Amino acid sequence: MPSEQVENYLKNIYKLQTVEEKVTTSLLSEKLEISSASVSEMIKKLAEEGTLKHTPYKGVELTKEGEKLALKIIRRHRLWEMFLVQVLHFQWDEIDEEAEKFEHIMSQKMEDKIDKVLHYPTMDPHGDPIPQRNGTIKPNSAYPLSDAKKSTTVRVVRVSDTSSELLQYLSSVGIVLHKKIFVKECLRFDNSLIIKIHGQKEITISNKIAMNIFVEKI
Amino acid sequence: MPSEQVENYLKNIYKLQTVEEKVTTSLLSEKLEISSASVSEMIKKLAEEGTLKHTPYKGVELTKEGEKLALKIIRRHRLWEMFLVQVLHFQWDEIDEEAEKFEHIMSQKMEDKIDKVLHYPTMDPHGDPIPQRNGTIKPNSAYPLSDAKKSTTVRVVRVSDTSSELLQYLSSVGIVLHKKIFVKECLRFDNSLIIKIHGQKEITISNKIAMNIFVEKI
DNA sequence: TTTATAGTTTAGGTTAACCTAAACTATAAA
DNA sequence: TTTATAGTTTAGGTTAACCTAAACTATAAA
Repeated sequence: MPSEQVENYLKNIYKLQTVEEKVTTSLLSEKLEISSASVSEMIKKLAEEGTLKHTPYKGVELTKEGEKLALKIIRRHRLWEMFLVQVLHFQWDEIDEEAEKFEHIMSQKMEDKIDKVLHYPTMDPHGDPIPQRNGTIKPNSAYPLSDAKKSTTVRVVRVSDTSSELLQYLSSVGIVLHKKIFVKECLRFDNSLIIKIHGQKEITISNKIAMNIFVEKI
Repeated sequence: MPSEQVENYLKNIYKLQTVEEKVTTSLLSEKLEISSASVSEMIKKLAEEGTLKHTPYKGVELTKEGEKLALKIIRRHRLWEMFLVQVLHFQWDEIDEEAEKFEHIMSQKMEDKIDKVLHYPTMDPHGDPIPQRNGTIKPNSAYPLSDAKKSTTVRVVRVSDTSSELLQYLSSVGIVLHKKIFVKECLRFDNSLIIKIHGQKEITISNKIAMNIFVEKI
């Protein structure tokens, strides 16, 4: 049974691997806000335990075993988020922090009960896929709104879940999961987007915000 | 914010105080399964922090502050137990262990949401009173079935929650909360009780089991 | 080919909570 | 009044996860 801290390392390595080509100890250090000396020590320990491989200067890579553990934690995190929203009526910007704690103490029985009560969901409230019990995860084909072409209509399928401020802002302007968005214009100056949200009037959003909204072509 | 371990000390001291006249470091050591040297150290620390007073050889006593913290944990434990049974459909013998973990990481917001979903319950699934948000707790007037007089009828209002084996056994013979029990006979030999459970046939239960079932006169 | 920089590791230290072994001391029973 | 016992504390040690400061080294740009 890995410790809470070990679980956090594995989870973050997994997530970083989907975004960055190299997951170095120093990148991890930055993400986890732990000194690189400490990360280095921990990586050494995890490599000895067989959950990952570290090639210095090339980055770490989870083993089958490590990936399985990481997906377990991510599954618990996302199931719990879904539960917070659907059963306890939390807002979507309040749940990430809560789930950070609960993901580590959920027993298998608990996981199964929640899965059942929610009717075996496949997405969490931000549109992230929930890994299944057998460890499979549906890759998300969505791309950031910032990459959408001018004059196209897209549908919001996922939103970055790490900033509750962002989530609050999106709710306030009416950007929620499954909304249709028409991309009217992209300003050359700073890549701001002028968009029209289905059933509402036009607004302008910054490039940084657009990078955190994931969409699919309709 | 007290650590998980500190919370466990405070909770157990509170519970022991309701049962024993003296809560000594060695009694705590036994309950918590921690060496008395370690308990002694921790008690010293807690006394310095002002959550309890220790008079060597006389036992510890929680301060107002300490009692408040203890009741908070007990409230979270029992609310969570109730939630596990009512919302996630756990059996009453599976919940104590789960709640032991969750009681420490429940935020105020979480506590309030659960309280609301359950419609502000006053009892947990074993019949133990749930402390209210303001820190009041309804004292339980029940007494153990082992003290019930011969030829009286009583009602089960609470059951000791610490052994899941006991709870399973009680379910299997039909002893659940609010059941009426007629005490037919008490065997001199070992204080076994011959009882008739309302709507069922007579059974005999040991004194030890009877001590863990709490009843009220009808 | 050199060298700055990014990435990594080592050395030495801290903290909270635990441990065993041994010494101490108040209380209650003889 | 003595003394066994229950209760307590001290001394010295461990472990996991963290830290800073300093040294080391592969890679990529000059």
